[in-house]
Formats: sequence, structure tokens, C-alpha cells
Amino acid sequence: MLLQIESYLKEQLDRVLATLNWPEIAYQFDRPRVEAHGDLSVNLAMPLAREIKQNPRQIAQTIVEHLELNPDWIEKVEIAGPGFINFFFSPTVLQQAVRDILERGEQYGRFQDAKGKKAQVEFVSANPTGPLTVGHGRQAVLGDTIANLLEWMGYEVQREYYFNNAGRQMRILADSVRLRYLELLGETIEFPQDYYQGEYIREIARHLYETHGDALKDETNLDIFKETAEKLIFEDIKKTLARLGIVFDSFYNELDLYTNGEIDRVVQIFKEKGLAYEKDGALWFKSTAFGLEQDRVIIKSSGEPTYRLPDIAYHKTKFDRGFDLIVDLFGADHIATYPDVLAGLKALGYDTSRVKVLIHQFVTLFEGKEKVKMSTRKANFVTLDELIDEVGADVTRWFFLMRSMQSHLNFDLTLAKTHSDENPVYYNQYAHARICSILRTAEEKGIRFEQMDAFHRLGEKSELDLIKKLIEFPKLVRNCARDFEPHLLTQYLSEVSTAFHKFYTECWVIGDDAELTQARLGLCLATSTVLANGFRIVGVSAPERM
RNA sequence: GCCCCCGUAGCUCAGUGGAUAGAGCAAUGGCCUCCGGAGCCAUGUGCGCAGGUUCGAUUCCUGCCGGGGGUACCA
Repeated sequence: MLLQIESYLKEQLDRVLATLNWPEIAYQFDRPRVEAHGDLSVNLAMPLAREIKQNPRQIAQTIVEHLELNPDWIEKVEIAGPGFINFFFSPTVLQQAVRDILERGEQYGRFQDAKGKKAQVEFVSANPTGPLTVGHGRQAVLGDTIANLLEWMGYEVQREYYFNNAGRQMRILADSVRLRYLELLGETIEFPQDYYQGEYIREIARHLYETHGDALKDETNLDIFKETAEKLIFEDIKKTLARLGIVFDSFYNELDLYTNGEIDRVVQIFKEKGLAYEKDGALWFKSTAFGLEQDRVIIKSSGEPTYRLPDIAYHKTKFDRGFDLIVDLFGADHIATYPDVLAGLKALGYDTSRVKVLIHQFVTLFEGKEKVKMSTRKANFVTLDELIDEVGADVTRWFFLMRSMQSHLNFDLTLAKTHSDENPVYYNQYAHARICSILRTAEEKGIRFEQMDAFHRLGEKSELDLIKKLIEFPKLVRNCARDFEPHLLTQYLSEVSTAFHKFYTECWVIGDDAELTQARLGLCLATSTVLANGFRIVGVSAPERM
């Protein structure tokens, strides 16, 4: 309803501008910070003042005089400050909005804008060398929520996990397992410091011992160790992700890019276009032709490709698979790689504006004041599983979404554990549970919401304030999706909960006045609709009881 | 050296080219005859520093300081 009001006002304002023969100009609607400044404010007069060289307040005055607004929608218009035009919503339009929310129900906040379009979100993409860490958790939750947001915009979304099981890391992993296996057989081994130290390596070795006995004692080929490790670790990773409600549609193995010829094809095209040359025994990509500072090696003198080549080939497949929007989510440590990939894609002739690269900053873990260094190799990481064990999936998801992704995140484990009961997610879920409880109570008294025409009875300040919050939801979803900023959603939901709790404190829902009871029950339902829809995007549960 | 991100309340973090910069946690004091007190109400301190653009900058630009991450024929 807020979006409808905005477009209605924009229509009216544009009409006035045309009538007055004033230039068309970009202006914005904003929700004023201060209540006295109304429900919606437009800055139109200020930029216009520069154009037509008149006093902005005078301009605002003239505009307002020419406006003919429907009093059922806009109750009052004021000019304030340097020239803001402030609009005050009428109760009527707010009362209508409650009905609108109830009629749309689970669809409220969904858009059709991207209907028929395909989007892919690539995230996590951790190689199967160990359990997911808290750091991966941030990316997992961000990626999944962004995918949810895109679905709410109408996209058909594919969640993809890209991994490499062929590199040096995997060889070390396999050999780490082999040594632990030999250790189980009673052999004295020397375990190198730069091998994977984690307990999970021993578990994989134990699994091999249970299934193969000592038959692998003299096995020098690492394949069986590698394959077993990869299989078990991936099972583990998927299980962890599933606990957070995250399910990938597709796992893409870097190795396939070699076997299906994509790597060769990219090299071929680069050579044909004169964008690759040999120097010092290596093959270089002429990335300077695409605005980069230096050319990059894509095939080492050893004959092995650098990471750039498969990355470029991989992204080529994303285009070839027909996605309209390609979202890559990386940690800040990969920030240097994407310009090369984008340059490579341009070189191949693709429209890189379809690629959206999102970089999130790291999570720094603290135990109290003590910083916890994280390294999978050294096994002094805190796993995502452990975090979920401690605080639960809902808190984990909510916590990672509370902050903007470009902000460094200091995560105090001690605090997260001791104060988990006071986490804002409970505040929000409590609002939902409370509404369910009211509805149950009403039901016990034989009262059920059914009167869609009772909303004219809603006029208390806390009622109208709550409705004003609720009507922001669709705009917020759209903006979060447009800007890839899921954290604004958690913030908004908390505001809805606050407005509800205030309404609950000030207004008695189930009373003697049957019509008023109907109106308030409907408002409760509308609130739970918005909360539940928001929770669905964020990926937390909407409990009926707590 | 160069590049990217960050610097806002005691702590963790939101936010905006504009009109009085917010939340949670922590602290103190209030609020239940009755729909869930995991709630509501009240009380305090702050935009790292210095310039610039602008009618107006915490927001944009430049420099500096501090923290994080990059800068490979590692990923």
C-alpha cells in the first residue's frame, strides 16, 4: 500500500510540475525520522530551486496549492524546514491496508518483476578439506537469504556450490588421512606440522580401518584416502548446511571444466582473439587490454593452469547456462580474483553487467577478549556446527544477517552463549508467538476473525503506527533485493515487533465490543503475516509457542 | 609501496546529501484484578583527525591516523 501511495503522489506531483511548466526533475520520497514531519516526505522543492532559481519554500507552497489529493488517502500536507513537503496518511487508507495485507497473505511482499528470469547465486564454495567454520557460516546465511530475496522478486533461483577436489590441498588432506590410518594400525608415524591436524581426520581414518581393515597398509595411491575423505567431509558439510535450512541445487566440480573441454575452449578463444601470449614458458592473458594493471599468467610454465583459468571457464558456463543474473558471494580474501575473472569474461564477449560480485568481510571470533585465530589446517577453528549447537539455527542465521556484509564482524562466543536468551531473534519470534496465543484465546471463546469491514474501528495511535510499519514491508523487500542488503530486513522486523508489542500493551484485543475485537484480531493477523513472511526470507522459524 | 573494506553510545552494530543521528547488550527506576512480563515505559555519553565540494556533509572528494584483507607462474 505504501508503494501505491507513493506512485499516486508521484503522479499528482508530476501533473503539477507539468501544469506549472516546470522541468522534470529527480526527487525522492522518504520516511521522515521525526513523527511531526508526517508519514512521507518529498524533497522535490530543493533540487527544483536550483533549476528555476526560486526560493524552495515558495516552490513548495506553489506545488501544494496546485495539489488535489484524495482525502481518503492523504489527510494533511505541510511544508517544513528548507522546503520539504510532508504528507500525512489518512486513517482510511491505513485501514484499507490491513485488508490488503490479509487478502495477499503469504504473497504479501512478493513481486512479479523478475518473473520468467533465471538467477544463480554461488556461495560457500569451500573445498572439502574440513568442516565448515563460523566464517563460512556468515557466507552461507548471506547467500541463502539473498537467494530467498531474489525468489521474492520473482526470479527462478539456483543455489550453486563450486568446489575443487583436485588441488594440492586435497593431496595433503589425503595423505593426512593415510598417516592417521597407519597410526591406527600401530605404526609410528611422523605427522608433518603443515598437515591437517583436526580430529575429523582421525575419524575418517577410523572409518577406513573399519571398512578395509589393514588392507590399505601398503597403499601408495592416495585415491582411496582422498575419495573417502571428500565423501565424508561433504556429507558433513551438507548436514551442517541443512541444519540452517540451506540446500544447494547444484554442486559444480572444477574438475569437470577439464574433462568437458571448457578450459581448452577458453584458451583457444583467447589465442584466436590474440589475447594470450607465451612468455618465460608460461601462457599469459592480456588483461591489460581490459583495464587491468598487469597481464596475468593463466598457464604456468609447469603446464598447470593458475586458478584464474578455471575460474574464467567456470563463469563462462554460468553464462552458457542462461542465467539472467549471476551472483557471486566471496570473502574479502578473494577480492583480488574477481577483476581477472570479469576481464576474462569480457574477453570472451560476455555482458558482465549481469554478474554481481558481493564481497563480505570476515568474522573475527572472540572468546571474551581473546581473539580466536581460525585455520582449518591447524584445526583451531570453531566449527559452524559447534556454533549451532550452542545457540541454535535461528540465532545463528539472525546474527549473521544483523550486520551489513561489508562490515567486519566481531563475534564474541562467550557473549553469544551467555546471552543467547536475549538475542533479538527471540524478541521477534515472541511477537509472533504472542499473536498466535491471542488467536488461540479468541478461538477458545468461540471468536474467529471474519469481518473484513471492521477496520474503520482502528484509530488508536498504536494501531495506526503498527499499520504504518506493516505497509513498508513490500518496499523493504524490494530494496533489500535490489541492493543485496539482507541485513535491513532483520532491522525492519524488529521495528514491526516493537510496534506490535506497544499496540498489545496499549490495546485490549478480545473485549466486549464485537466489532472492535474483529478489527483488532484482523490487525493481529496482518502483523503475523508480515512477521511470518519476513521470517521466511530470513530463514528463521515462526513459532506458535515458545 | 599500491589496492579494497571498516572507524558512530561503555560493548556489538544500524542509518541518512538535508529538518532533533538510532537499536540491542550492559546500568538504574517504574508497570501485571484481566488476551503470554521472552513484554512495555523512563533516565546517559557518540559520527577517528584535518581540509575541500554544497544553500546544507556524519554521509561525497582529498590527505592523515588506527584496525582488517589483498597485492604470486597459491586459491
